[in-house]
Amino acid sequence: MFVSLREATILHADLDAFFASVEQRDDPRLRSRPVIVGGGVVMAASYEARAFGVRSAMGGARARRLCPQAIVVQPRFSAYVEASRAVFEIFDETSPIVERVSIDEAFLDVRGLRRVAGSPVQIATRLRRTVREQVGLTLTVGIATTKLLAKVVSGMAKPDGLLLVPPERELAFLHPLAVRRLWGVGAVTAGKLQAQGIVTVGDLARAGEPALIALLGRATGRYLHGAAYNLDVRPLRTNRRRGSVGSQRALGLSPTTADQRDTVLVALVDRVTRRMRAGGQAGRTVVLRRRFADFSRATRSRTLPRATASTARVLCTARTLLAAAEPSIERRGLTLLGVTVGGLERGGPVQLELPLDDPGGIALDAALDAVRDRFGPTAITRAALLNAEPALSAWLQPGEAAEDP
DNA sequence: TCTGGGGTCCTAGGACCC
DNA sequence: TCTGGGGTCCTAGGACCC
Repeated sequence: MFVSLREATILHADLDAFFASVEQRDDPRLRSRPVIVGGGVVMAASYEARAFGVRSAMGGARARRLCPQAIVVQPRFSAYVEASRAVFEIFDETSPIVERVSIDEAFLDVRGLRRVAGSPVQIATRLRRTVREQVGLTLTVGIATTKLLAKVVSGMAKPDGLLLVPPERELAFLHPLAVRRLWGVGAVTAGKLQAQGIVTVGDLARAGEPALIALLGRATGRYLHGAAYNLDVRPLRTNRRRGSVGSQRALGLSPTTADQRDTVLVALVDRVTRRMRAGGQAGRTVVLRRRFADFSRATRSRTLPRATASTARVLCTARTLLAAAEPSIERRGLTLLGVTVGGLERGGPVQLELPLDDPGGIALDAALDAVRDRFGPTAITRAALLNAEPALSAWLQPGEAAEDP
């Protein structure tokens, strides 16, 4: 008897039309009607609206032309975050191996759970039912041997579907599909491939790796060649942490004054550094994003000598970058401003090294400044530090010693 | 068709060090 | 005095995802 070593145990779980579904769940008047979330740009469209050709990321004006009877609602992010949290709780109860992909989708590996929880299809069936009953949302699940294929499969099974592709039928399933179905193939890559006569995944498989590398670059070429044969050995990444925190704001087409731009910049930096401090994170690279009237984009960045979450320090850097960008703003017209802080570090324990001989406590004050930079102005006081460890170095937990400001 | 806001990863050149 | 290779970090841009 032949036993396949490969077993389809990777689930890709994806909430259907997530933002729009939450709106329909919370407002009975929206049910079974075309719903568009977001006015300027479609952030999500219910399946009733999609039937008219409305898609996410589409301009609002075009969407309303396609579907004039659609109900347009403003996004309620706190409701989406709450719904997402509830669904991920169910994911975590379903399998110990969960990779969060975004607010509304995740991979679950159910390998080894057969005896306690049943087959992958049984597990997925239960998962879909639990999410529907407890959170009131429909979930689509694709099951395959790899993340890559599970994601493609869930895309084919939407909405409210469940589909498993067994190992022996993978390539038969994959090869007739359009390359655009593969995760990582966008409009640009699809265009380059089509120019070479590569339209389906099967075409991709026949093209050969060297040709794909020459066309698309080393990483994408290798990845797509492997993808065409469902060679995807990437394990699920649990406990992913963010590498950057950013905020941006569209300014509209009318020109802005330097004062107005500075006001926006202050608000952006404040939001970003607040979120960093709330997450106990500090970052080193400050990125200023701009978008211009012709929709082109540019970034300017500066890497600091050490990580910070200080509003004042990030703002100072951001202002320097913005000042340097003034000529391009004059020339091209600014329509969006953004600030991102990257190079994020965990806000774990901080080691302070202090010299034994520190007249006037100069080195000590510098060390305290560094801690406040990372964790906020109330993270530590001089008295608390000296109480904790009067010797050469001290280990400090952020927020632990924040009694007196 | 005239485009929001949040991210990730890859590429490529230059500076700098050994 | 001229020459080499390898590695890391920084910056800017681009493609892609939801």
